[in-house]
Amino acid sequence: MPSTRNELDAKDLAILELVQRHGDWSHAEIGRQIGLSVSAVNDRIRRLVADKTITSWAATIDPAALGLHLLAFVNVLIDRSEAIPTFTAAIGEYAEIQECHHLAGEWNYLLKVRVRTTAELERFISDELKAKLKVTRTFTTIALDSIKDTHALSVRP
Amino acid sequence: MPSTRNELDAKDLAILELVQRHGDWSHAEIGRQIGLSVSAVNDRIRRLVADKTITSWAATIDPAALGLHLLAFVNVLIDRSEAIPTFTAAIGEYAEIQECHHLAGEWNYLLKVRVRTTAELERFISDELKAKLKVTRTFTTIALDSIKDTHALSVRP
DNA sequence: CCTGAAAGAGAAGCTCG
DNA sequence: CGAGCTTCTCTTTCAGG
Repeated sequence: MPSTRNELDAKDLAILELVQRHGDWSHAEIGRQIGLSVSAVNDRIRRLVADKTITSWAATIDPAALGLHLLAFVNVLIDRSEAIPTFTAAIGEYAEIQECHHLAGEWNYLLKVRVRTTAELERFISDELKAKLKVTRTFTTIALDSIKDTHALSVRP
Repeated sequence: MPSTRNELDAKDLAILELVQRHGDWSHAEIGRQIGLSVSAVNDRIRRLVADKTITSWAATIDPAALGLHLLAFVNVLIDRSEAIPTFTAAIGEYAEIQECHHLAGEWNYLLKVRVRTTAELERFISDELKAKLKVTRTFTTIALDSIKDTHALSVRP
């Protein structure tokens, strides 16, 4: 078995472009758009999933419908290096953390956090990040509005 | 038609929790997990979509499979207010921009950008953001690694 | 990559607890 | 309100060329 991933041809890219925006379209619909038979689309999608080029399928939910009206970006600094493994291991457990990226530069991590209220954000930062996870310092920025918020990637030849 | 959205009960939340992580599961499978019949699941999901509680379905693609090896967060400052409508209108056109949030604080916007190389990032910032979109100043941070990167939301009663 | 047949899932109807 | 059941339709899956 090849450890290198197969190259993606133009039709694979066209499929990826469609499914990342319309994960609910039938293979027939996709095939119609890009000029492929249903089973060809089926074969390709199956290969892309086996490849792990497609890693998952998901429904996108409106945060407001769940009362998650506050979006914040929290920069995190952790001074003591022994606190880092605990921190990275715990991130997955927090449903309010949508993203956690390890950064180059002044701060260690950038968190994208969704909560209901500022009180909840305050509690999350104080009790969870600082108290439990031994975060040294944080710098938080509130998002007023999201112009764009997708996971769709740039699909180009 | 009611403009107010219906309240979500515990089973709606359970469905949302499942479909935001497993958008490809059949209604039968979902029903099995939460103790509902296929048609009950069917009805509820349909209502959640009509509601716009579920806004879309999507396949998640591994950025590395598309050669998008560089993730950067670009803080944007726009001094001249007349440049803002052009900026916000153009954001949607750029496939390399995954997210654009309007911020409270020192910077106007935070962009989450995925490109192939640092050269591409440089070109994007200089030619697109600064030259075309009249961005005054930028501050860019590179992500070394993503501990977590999901759109799944905190689903709680 | 296609055709063609079989299995499976979703949608809509209904009746019954 | 949801379960259960039937029927129809569309989709997915799997031969085999």
